[in-house]
Amino acid sequence: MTLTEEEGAMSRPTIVDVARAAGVSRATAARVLAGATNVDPAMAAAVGREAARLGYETNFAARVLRGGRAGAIGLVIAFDELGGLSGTFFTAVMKGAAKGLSAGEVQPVLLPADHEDLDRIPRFLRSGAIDGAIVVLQHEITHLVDRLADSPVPIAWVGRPRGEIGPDPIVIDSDNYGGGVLAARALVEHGRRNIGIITGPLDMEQARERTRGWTDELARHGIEPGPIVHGDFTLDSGTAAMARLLQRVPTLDGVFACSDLMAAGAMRVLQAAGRRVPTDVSLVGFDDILLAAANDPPLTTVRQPLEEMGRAAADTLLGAIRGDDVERVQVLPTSLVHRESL
Amino acid sequence: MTLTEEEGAMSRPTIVDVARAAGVSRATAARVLAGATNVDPAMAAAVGREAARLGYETNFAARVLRGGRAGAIGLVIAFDELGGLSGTFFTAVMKGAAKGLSAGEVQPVLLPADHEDLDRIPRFLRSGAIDGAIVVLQHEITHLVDRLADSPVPIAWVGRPRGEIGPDPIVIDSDNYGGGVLAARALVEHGRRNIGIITGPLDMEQARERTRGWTDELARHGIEPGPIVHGDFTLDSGTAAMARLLQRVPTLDGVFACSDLMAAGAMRVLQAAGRRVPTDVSLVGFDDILLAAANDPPLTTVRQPLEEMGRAAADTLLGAIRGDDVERVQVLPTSLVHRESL
DNA sequence: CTGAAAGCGCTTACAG
DNA sequence: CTGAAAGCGCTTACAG
Repeated sequence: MTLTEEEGAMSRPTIVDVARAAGVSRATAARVLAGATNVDPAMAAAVGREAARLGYETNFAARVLRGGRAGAIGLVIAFDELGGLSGTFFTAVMKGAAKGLSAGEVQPVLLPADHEDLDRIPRFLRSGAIDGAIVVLQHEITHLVDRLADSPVPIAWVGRPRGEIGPDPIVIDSDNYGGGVLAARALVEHGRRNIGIITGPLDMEQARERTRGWTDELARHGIEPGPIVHGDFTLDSGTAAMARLLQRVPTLDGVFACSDLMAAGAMRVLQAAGRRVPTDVSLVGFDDILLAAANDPPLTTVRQPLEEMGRAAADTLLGAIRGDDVERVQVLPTSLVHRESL
Repeated sequence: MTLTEEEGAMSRPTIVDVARAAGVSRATAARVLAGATNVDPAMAAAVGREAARLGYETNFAARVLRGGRAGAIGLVIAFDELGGLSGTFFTAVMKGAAKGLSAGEVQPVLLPADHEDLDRIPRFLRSGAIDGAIVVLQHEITHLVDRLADSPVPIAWVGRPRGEIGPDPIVIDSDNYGGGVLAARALVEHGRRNIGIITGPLDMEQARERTRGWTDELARHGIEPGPIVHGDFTLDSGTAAMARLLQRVPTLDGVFACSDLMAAGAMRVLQAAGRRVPTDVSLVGFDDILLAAANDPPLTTVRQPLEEMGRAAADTLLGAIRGDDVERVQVLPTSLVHRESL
């Protein structure tokens, strides 16, 4: 037996089948199914009964074609994110977003963005299969930003993209500048003076803002900012960056790593070099992903409310689609989580 | 400006717009766009040019309603999987599947399965938004299996589900029995005699098969199987299970944990109890996820070819949808990866 | 080789 | 309150 035959055998009932079984017109059946109240109760009951009996389910394509909602929202995710241990930043955001969408009776649909076919995601957004999308800015995905600028479907950005993203975008961000300030202040108040920073790629607004907050706060304390090295937020890049930092400033006594993954990588290098954390060198991370608490020693870090950010992105996007008057730009607060690396 | 107005302004061109611009009929435009060759070259060129100029994209809903393919395949994933560090088993399968789907010009669409709304996924499969689904069996998802049995859309299972899943299902599995044999043999040949097993939940075929292979192989060597304790494949459950095992058999010198995560949890308990791995106790895991190599000491483990399994699921599903004659049940080999925990 | 027409399943404006 | 009808955008069997 081929699959095609199987599918044919299971062909789905339409609203016409329901209407016929209930002895009413197609229009009446549609009204009942749409929840209209101005329908004869007996008819309504019959329609409800027959729909349940037949296992009727509204045809997705027909509803969308008619001009309705697809009832699905895309969540764009870097394909590479799928392969490694580093999925935790994205997954926290994802979790919040999925909760918000589920609460709104909307199916969350994750869309892995492929390096090799940059046009697949924009094409999918144009196809009408989803009502909108949430894009979590990650380094691997920056090249997608421009291509999504003229999306026919509304997009909620988590993190503030650089460059053109159309008029009046929905942006959910955290206070990166304030986070940089918190990290610098914590290190300074701990008596650290030879402080370096491992920041992210220059083409990401998050990295620039964190660095700016850190530099400004150091200046306020009359401290010369130490060397700045760059990673790409991954653990391996933190390892490499820490090695460079140590080479340039052997007397280093404090490091601000702009992601927990980079902080974890940095810590390995410090330990391998015989520096004790936090006795010899204090280390502050950023994000507060699960790894931060699981690390040994547990990481002091600047917390971004990732799950809340995902939730806010979902709620704001759904509101905008409904036509509600929503707060299109939201900056959620960051905070310092004290653990043992400082 | 409200969002609705924005959307209206960007309304998409239809095939009628393309046909009119190219000065041909709708039918001819459709033929060109579908890649038909028996069309006047001048007309074909005009259609191609105008479609590109207008940024035409086939309307998803209309194509599906007409009876065509949605061009998307769902990948069902346990919602909880999104939150933690344990995403690696699923993500490896996912990665392979996404590659296979992309190669087949199909959009992979991840569907998080929610505990609280068990009907959302089946409903989505019934809606016609996707052409098929890949379901990776995980403990948190077992309750979904029955509800997906009468899916109108073909499903490829990764892992063999227990219970009813319709006639002639597509099942991509690994040789769990053989993997259990490999683990037992490795421990025995290393001179271990007081061997315990931390297996998975009894309602999962994988756990039963691994245990069966392990028991049979021990019997072949004339060794009485040690105590069997159960976890649910997570790290925390491995911790708890190891504590119980140690309590029951203080002289334990070997452990087979049926997932790398449980092995990692078990190792922590062993080390906390002052047992050195592998000097005092040998430990063999299962899966060969990234964590296995990253663990300290690196984990000797039974490898499942997770990415290949995902790829096979995608290729087989797409073949079945196309109507090809495919190998509907595939069991991929497991192998022992020697590292340092044995 | 090309075009006019039917129909996929749904919802809603319109007529009664 | 209810039903007949139009139309969303597409593809393909049919007629020329």
